[in-house]
Amino acid sequence: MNDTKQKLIHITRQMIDQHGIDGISMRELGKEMNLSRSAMYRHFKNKEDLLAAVVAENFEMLTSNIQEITENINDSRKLIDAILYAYFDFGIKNQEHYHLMFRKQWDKELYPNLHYSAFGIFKLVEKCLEKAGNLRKNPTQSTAIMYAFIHGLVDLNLSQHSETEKGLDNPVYLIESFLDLIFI
Amino acid sequence: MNDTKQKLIHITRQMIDQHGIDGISMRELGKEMNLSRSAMYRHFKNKEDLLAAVVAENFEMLTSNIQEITENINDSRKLIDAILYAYFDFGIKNQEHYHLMFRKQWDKELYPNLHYSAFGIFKLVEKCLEKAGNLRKNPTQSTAIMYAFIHGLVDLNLSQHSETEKGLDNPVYLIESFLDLIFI
DNA sequence: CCTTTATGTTGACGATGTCAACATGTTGGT
DNA sequence: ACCAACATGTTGACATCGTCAACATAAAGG
Repeated sequence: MNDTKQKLIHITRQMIDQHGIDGISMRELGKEMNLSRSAMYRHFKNKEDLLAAVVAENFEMLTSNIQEITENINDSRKLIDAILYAYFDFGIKNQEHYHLMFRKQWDKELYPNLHYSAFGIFKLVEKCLEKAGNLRKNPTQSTAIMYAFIHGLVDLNLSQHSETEKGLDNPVYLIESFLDLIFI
Repeated sequence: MNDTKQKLIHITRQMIDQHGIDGISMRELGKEMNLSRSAMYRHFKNKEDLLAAVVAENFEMLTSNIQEITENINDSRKLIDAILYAYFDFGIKNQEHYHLMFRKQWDKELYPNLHYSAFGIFKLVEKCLEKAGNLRKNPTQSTAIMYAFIHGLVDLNLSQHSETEKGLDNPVYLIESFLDLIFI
């Protein structure tokens, strides 16, 4: 029943955390589930399909993280600050999952929901910036720049291209600096 | 002799371009080279080692691209503009290679040269910003923010998380906006 | 009661990275 | 000229992997 499917997703999540994206195999997953080699194919079309389900969950988590912040902070600069940090934090704490979310090129036809989710996050942030009156660029542009910046920051930290000498390893400080540029 | 090694790198580069990172196999490479299954292991310890050699070349290419720009443009804003665009352009035109350069976590012990190269690019840009007197943040911070931004921009475009609605699909325009924020 | 559907298992296939054993050619020293 | 070391290549073999087909069984629903 649907129970196994959910458990399958859950165990996969754990395995990704423990062994990384490249460290998981369908067969190992089977063992972990006390199932045979290929029982999973009753619940998911293939490996990619299973991973997509995990990624979908991740996007939901990230979205609700940000949503929650949105509801609890009023000052627009503080709000954006909190969002950016939450985003960064999510990326660092779920690095393998973050890779899976953004590094794999998810087919838009096959997995439109993943793109909706990503777009939802973007829109959420944009809405926040629309309320802020003290931007140096219009909300859409500001959001786009911010999105590129924060994603880049996370990604460089995850790929260890963020040596101290580059000043990229102190995100709190750097996010602050960045906001100084975005806001008037 | 060293000739084969170089050719090996070259063919690998082509195969990556044509079939993507996940589309290359040592065995296929063997065929393409008119060699046996595992002749490559005389020249490279393993697959990762071979890929690292390709990545090293890529870093050199990117570095010399930027170096060249540095030498030919004086106005600091125009210079940075050109560098950012060249960087973006490189990423888009060599997307599979760009992934390989930044998405794979290259072990610092095993491949220190890759990290030196990446650091070199960073320093190159930082030097340019040091000469510019009209920054809103100090050169190191500006460089760090810029690095995150441009890497994020490239990466989002490559992973197709850059729909028109997000305003991320017009890099020339967005880079311009971004520079408006960086410079006074 | 019979038929569909859901869920599981095992056997099999082809692809892949890699190593060990073996062959051959090249080079440099005596 | 001879031999040893080394460079370079080949084939056989192995474990691992994703996936499918064939088969089993149990539940559900008419």
